[in-house]
Amino acid sequence: MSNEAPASNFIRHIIESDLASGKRSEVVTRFPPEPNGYLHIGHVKAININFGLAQDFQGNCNLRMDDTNPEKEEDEYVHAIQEDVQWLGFEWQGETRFASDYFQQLYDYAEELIQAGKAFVCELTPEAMREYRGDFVKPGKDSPYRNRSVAENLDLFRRMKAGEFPDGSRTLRLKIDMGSPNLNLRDPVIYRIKRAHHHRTGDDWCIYPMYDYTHCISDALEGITHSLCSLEFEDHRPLYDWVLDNITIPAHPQQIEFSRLELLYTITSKRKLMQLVREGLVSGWDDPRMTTVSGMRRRGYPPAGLRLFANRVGVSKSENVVDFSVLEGAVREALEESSPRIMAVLDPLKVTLTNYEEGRTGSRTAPFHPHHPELGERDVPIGPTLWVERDDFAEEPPKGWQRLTPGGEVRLRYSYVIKCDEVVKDADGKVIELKCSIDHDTLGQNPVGRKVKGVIHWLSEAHAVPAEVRLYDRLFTEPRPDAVRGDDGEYVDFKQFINADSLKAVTAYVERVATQFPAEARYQFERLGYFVTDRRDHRAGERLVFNRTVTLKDSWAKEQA
RNA sequence: AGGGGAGUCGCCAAGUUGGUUAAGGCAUCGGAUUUUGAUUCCGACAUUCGAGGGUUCGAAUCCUUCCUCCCCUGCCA
Repeated sequence: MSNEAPASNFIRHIIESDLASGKRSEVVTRFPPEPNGYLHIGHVKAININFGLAQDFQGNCNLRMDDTNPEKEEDEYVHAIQEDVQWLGFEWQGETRFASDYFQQLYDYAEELIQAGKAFVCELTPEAMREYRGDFVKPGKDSPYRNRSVAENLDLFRRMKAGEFPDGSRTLRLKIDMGSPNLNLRDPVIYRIKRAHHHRTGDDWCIYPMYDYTHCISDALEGITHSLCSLEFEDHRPLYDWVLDNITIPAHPQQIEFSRLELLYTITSKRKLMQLVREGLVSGWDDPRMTTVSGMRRRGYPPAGLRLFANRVGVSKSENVVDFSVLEGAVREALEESSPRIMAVLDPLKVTLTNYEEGRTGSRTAPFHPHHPELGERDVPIGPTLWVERDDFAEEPPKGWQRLTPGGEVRLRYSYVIKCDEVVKDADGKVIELKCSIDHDTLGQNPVGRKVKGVIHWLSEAHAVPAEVRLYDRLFTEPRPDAVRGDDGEYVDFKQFINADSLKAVTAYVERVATQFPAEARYQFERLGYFVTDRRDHRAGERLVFNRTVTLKDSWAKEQA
């Protein structure tokens, strides 16, 4: 499973042929997030591609913070990103890199471009620059500052760096082609003046390089061979190549673009995730309903499940629209193998065993995993009073019902077959108790002469312990919450589609062993789903808090719907 | 003067130098096993590759016309 052969994809083909032809002798990739927010499921795909490819070709992958915009970047995000990547199971080569580590080199290359007459200091205002840029059908016009002398440009650029000019008053631009049909090539800005405190370089600089200029040079300085990014940078590739072709830098990584992941019923936009956090619509970046890495972690998604998912969605250049259930399926698959099981009752209904006999009625031990005896066993004690799931009883069962019903029999998982003899109701007609009798010949063996198909989970009232269980569901009710248009044709605010039932906390009963679980322990509650002890709120021996990661597949529920 | 991409089963995705029956995964539908209606196991699942024309003994793969969708006019990344 974990060693299934990597699927063929176009990037792998390029790498293989580069290696075969001798164009490259090794593979070095990088994952280059901007530390301006938390990583989400979309990044998981990119991480898996970059680190996965490096791994498969015995190469290396760097982790580089693309921190060239001090107004948005913070250390908090740097740390969160590092933690997330590690948690996902990947190891980057050497120390974490920062684009800001290259500020001096970037600056020196800029002077080199000026010396070569390939860059100039422009004094157009942002509005004027937009004007001069032209648009899709109209070519741009040369800036009036385009033909300054090398000496003047150099002097001006140095004075920009020295802080002699106000923010936004000047930029350094490349001299490429204002008539290019590719807007990115119309004399792009590569430096702007911005007096902002940088999370690493502090106030050392008041000019900061732009992405297009920084990224390709950073890649080259790190010896990246294949610079993988998403499709929207396809138009930027000519600029990526232009910069490297026009400075004296020996390396020239190849930029290759793949399509971004679009996951239905969620959002993969840092800006919008940030909005949910800031407006208090979720409890934080790691709210278990968030498809941030930290949110999914807290929800109980295992790293292996996320990696499986990323492998499953593949790599290509076509639109990549994946249903949320694919993520859940991958998570279930990883959990099925690895999670020990216990029983829990989320919505308890009391059962009194009318023929319970001390000394005669006995208990069994039960394995923690049906296919993994090495995970051990624990006692599943019985008593005269039990809790069963309210949903497992039906006074008037639908066709095909296999659970408890008046007069019907059912197997208590790892215990006896019982029969419901009497239904007790309160004044409102609500069922409050079931009186059942045990078939004492059915502990560890099938009843003779009849077949009992149904099996339900249960807990002995005297042995069960209470726990807070948080039942999570998907955060949005719409497949594409950020792509719904109203009558006026405008996009509707995605926050309108938040699922009001995405969190329900209940007090449930669990087996006593659960009191010893550490935080972040993943268990299956038999017949209910996978649950994890909450990273933040669970305290072994004190306070039990479980998050529902995902329910079990339920073909009965599907049939009923 | 517009440019750059993408269209293969419900979803993802191989295939790419034209050559037997168009991989695989997910989902779905049957059936078996099962003290989790879970898992597991078997079986089914594109005469067809966005559409039309053409080249060829032979095309998803070559030519051609057309259609649809996505991205690009930040001193964001």
